[in-house]
Amino acid sequence: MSGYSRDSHQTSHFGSEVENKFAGGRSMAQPSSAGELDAVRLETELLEQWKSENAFVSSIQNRKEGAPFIFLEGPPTANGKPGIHHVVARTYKDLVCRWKTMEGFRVERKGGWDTHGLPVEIEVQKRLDLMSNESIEQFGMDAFNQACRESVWTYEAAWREMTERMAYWVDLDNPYVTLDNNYVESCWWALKQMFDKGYLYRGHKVLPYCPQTGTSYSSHEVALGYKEVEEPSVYVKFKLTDEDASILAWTTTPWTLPGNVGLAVGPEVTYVRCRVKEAAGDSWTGAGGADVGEELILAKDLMKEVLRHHVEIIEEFPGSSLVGRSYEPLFPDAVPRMGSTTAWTVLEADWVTTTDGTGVVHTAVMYGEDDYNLGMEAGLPAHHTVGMDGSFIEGTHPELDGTYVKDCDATIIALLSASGGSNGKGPQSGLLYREKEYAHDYPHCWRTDHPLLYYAMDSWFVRMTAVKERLLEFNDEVEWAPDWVGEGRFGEWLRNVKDWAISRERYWGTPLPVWRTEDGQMKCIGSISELQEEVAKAVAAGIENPECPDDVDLHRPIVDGFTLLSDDGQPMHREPFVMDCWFDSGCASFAQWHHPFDGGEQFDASFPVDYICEGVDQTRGWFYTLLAVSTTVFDSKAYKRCLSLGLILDAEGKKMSKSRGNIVDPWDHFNREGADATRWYMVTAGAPWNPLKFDSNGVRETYAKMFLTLWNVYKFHADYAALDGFDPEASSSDTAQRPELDRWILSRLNTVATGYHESFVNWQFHKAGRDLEDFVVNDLSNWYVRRSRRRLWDEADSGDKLACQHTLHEVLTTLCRLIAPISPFMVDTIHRNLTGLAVHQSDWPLGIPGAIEGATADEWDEVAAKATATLPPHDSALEASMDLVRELAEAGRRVRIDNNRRQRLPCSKGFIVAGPDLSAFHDLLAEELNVEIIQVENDLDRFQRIELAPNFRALAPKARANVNDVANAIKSTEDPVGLLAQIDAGTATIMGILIERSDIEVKRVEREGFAAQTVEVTHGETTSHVSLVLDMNDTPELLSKGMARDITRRVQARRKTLDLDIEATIELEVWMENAPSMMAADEEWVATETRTSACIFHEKGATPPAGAEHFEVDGTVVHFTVV
RNA sequence: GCGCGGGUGGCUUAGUCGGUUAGAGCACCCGGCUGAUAACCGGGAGGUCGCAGGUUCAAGUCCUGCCUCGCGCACCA
Repeated sequence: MSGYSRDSHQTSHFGSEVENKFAGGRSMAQPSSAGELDAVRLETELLEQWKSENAFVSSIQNRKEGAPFIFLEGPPTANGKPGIHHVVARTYKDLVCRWKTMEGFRVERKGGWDTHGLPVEIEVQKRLDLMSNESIEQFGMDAFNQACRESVWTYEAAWREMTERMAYWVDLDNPYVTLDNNYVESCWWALKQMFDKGYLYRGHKVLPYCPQTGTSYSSHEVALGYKEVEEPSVYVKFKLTDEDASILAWTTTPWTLPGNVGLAVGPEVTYVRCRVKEAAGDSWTGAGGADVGEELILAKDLMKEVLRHHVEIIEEFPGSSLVGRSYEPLFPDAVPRMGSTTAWTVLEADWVTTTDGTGVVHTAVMYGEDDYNLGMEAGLPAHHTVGMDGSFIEGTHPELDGTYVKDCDATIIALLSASGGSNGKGPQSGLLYREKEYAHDYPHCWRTDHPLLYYAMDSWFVRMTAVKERLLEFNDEVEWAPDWVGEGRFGEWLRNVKDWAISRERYWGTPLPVWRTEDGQMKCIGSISELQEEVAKAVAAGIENPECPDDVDLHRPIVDGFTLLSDDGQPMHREPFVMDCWFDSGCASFAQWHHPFDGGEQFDASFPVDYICEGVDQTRGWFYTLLAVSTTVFDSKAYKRCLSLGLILDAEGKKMSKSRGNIVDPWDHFNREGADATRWYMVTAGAPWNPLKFDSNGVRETYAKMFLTLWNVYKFHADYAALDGFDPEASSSDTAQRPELDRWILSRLNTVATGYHESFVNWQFHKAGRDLEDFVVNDLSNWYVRRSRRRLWDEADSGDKLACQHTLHEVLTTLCRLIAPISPFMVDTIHRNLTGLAVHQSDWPLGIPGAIEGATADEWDEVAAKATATLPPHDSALEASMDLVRELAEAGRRVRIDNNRRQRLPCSKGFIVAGPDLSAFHDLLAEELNVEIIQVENDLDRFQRIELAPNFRALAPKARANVNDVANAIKSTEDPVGLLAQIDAGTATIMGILIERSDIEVKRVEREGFAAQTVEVTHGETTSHVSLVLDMNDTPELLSKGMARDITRRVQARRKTLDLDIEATIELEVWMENAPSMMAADEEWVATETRTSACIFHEKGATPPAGAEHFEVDGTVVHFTVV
């Protein structure tokens, strides 16, 4: 075993390897040795190299003839720090793009930034302390928007660093930016398309409104902010004008009561009029009440819920008979009658139910959607009691005017409770019947956390309801991963689609390009040149306007300054809104190319896009707005495939959020285990769409298992390859002629690669990664390399060594290519050193369909792809045999443990009983099992007996309810051999049922009394049973050999603790008591294995020196010294 | 309230058409192996597969109800 000396060159670091890589006239493909792994350094140095090589760009150029695969980046906002959850999304984006590139596709990846909208404004408002619209306007819209423009880039550097460090390959030097004039112009164009098609309209609608941000929200934004809150709800008496009775109504928003102008009842609902019989009991809490004799009207079904008094029912009647009754306004001056005849009367509405409240719905026209619609229908006065700032308007009530509505609950309750009530016309007990804390989910502002007010306001809408069917059709065409997000969640959203409220009364955003005359004529501008024309027209008609150059800034306040001219000569002013920022990103598929003004070819070739990938929280966000815009503008879907990622949770399963402070900093892992391990962990931890509990230990584990193992396999190969001057191109080794072990690992590689690819196609990246990791750790490292070590120790060039080197070369390079999309660093280093070629320039081992003439990304032509695949031959029989061999090796260890025989003590014989021919592996097995010789035993019954087991699947239909009894009879038969004979003869009957061979399984197990283990082998449909029997008898030769191995092992350990160089020689002396006598050959063997120059085995009885090492084995004490 | 997806040893998870012994990894314990790595091998302990019913000869798997977690929708009076 002279191999050790060949291990001498272990200290070279990969760093030096990179430097001298192309020096020295070595073949490009001839590997140099690897060093110890420093993953972080490897990655950062590689980043430098990629940068200097322009690796990303050249990976695309390399595929310039390939079919396009179009990826669209969902633009992040760069005004917040990136967290680990961003790394997850970017990993999935990147891996698909890298994979497709390797498959021969041309995958352009334009970066993008979302730069408009509320998040930016809020950030700036906080920083500049401009928390109201007035203060912004005082500060100056111009300066404010300038601040927004700058603020957008606050964390751009952090994003860029993260993106580069994790190796997300995307073009950040030439991104689309939503604030760019070109981008805005494309958005304008899109809006004009909608306007021309009649989809864009101006409406007056009750919308959730945030007084702090001064803006209303679309439904997808509202959905972001639901929160459970407990608030006072009130039951209020509405005193009839012509009778001494009050109608009870309930509201959870007392601030809407001054705006009350009607009461709605269900025409079919049964109401009662009842009289209070006695005073309330002590259990009454809170404000409100009623005196004995007061009469109240409410839905009969809700009396128990609502009333706290004993009452007598005076009358029952349907809601319809209440309709038209009038009542006293609660706050007489708050709302002017404005000529309405129906104000403060009872109205009917079929949506009134008796599930909550009193069956009577308080109606404040301006503060509820149903209220508003009913008010418009019934002719109620539409008058605001609340201003845009969220406080009561002057003239509502002296105690309320100017106060923020949410702060008025107590005042309103007090006013109502006063004797006679807030209007002085109520009963002595006041107009409040009862108050009750009420817990419900209420929408809050997704940026400021303030409760939203439902508020009637002017707004612009896109008529999504008009294209609902098209949305659903297009959605059906999208390949969703997972499919239930598309069918379920997204489909449900689309089926309930509402018109999209796209205008915002804000400052920083894409301005709404609609100009309007006072009498309502409108013009929508779709481009800068159109704006210039219109401005020119207006100027020609004598309307003063600022300059409108080609590069006019399309933001506020510049565009507000233009006054246009209507067809009939009236001045038109711009509607003072900006767009919902989700509209901007929804335009990305075309606005990124400045379509239709520029980039026509790029757009035509890239719409709809092939692939998008974002978190599932984008279902109502970007996934929706992309489709909404493409449907209304192009009557098309926007994307063909959408991967919807699960939420990222912390290790405890809590959502990662800024407010919780549980965001994991990706750099913690980039700087410890590296980006490879971080990415691999994220992908293999679970299905992409499942919530991912991000566990730091998991990253560590991935590093230790997957990457360290891979590196060591590589190092093992590279070190010997360098030493031997192995050049895969200069030599060859016929695969078919290689030893079984080589053909086995190559076949396994084929199997694993094929499965890996299939998993990729099915979006099962996690399964792909897990299986591959298992291959690397178990098959490659723990079996192939372990079994092959000695093959490379041989200094002489041999066919066997060459076979091993070629095999390792093939396995490693293929592995690198498979791993590269998920974790691109280490494999690039390995691939470069083994082949001279960067891995991201190389081909996907399972074929390059994108390079096939006339290919498109739509047709996953697996047949054509396979024709371009480069995988080693598959041999399932060989894989099965090796499986068995490995199981037998493990069985051997079990046998030894069961029979108390140490592993190093050889056995003379091992018998293999039954099973397929394994003669090709006998040498290997003998070594693994530490037996002198393997023998095949053909007389099965010598070591095995049979057991019968029922086959339920076959037996159940015949035996029905008796199947268990029949099964037990088969299992517990005293004479399985006899029973089997009967079955084969067709005469076996149990409980009247004829038992056939197919009803049972015959198991062979080892006989008691032998040192044996039986393993079950399944090959296709058939299972067989193979036993391993070890001969436990000792001979002096065996004992000597075993002792030699034990001594060697101890000496080697000693060498290691002495930190001796691997090729250093030692002097060894050994003293043994009660020992078997050592054979000379074994003493010789010890000396060679331990590189001993002078080896002395002392006579029995000699006394070892005091400082000698000693150990005990099977009752023998051995002393030794190493010098 | 409605919809979607989960709930399997301490943790992370696999589990095909329902088939009788629920499989791995981490951590733990014992043993082995090792000039082979942060590794590896054998064994052990640890599971009423969320709960309760039902269908069935047979249920982690199918059905019903419930509990629970996450997400989404609707929450309006």
